[in-house]
Amino acid sequence: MTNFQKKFDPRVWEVVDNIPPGQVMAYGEIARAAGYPRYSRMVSAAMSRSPEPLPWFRVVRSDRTLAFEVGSPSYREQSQLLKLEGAHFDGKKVITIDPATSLDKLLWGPQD
DNA sequence: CCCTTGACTATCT
DNA sequence: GAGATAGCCAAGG
Repeated sequence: MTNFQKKFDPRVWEVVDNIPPGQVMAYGEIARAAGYPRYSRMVSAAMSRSPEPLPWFRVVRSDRTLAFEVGSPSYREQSQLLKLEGAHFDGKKVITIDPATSLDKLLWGPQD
């Protein structure tokens, strides 16, 4: 396909759906993963017009800051949802849980 | 067509 | 690190 479909390629939804809880992906990363390099802005459009409920809050900017205005309702909602999944913030940047250094691993070590 | 608008990015000051 | 700048690309006026 040459364009982004008349609407949006379902592969975009797929990628977003597969972001693990507590983890985040940038618009550009999602675009690449879906096979559309440079379509980061289309991904953002896809978020705001998503036909179905998606973990949109796991989508952030490439610099790991949220795409909304700090303090806006959407910003607060997104940050709260992420925190509920164990993520935290370093200033404006979201810090995701690193499975390799999670508390469980520190306490019990790898349980392979 | 031309211009503007985005939940964007990479790069340079 | 914060701003400015220039690419990016579909949509709509």
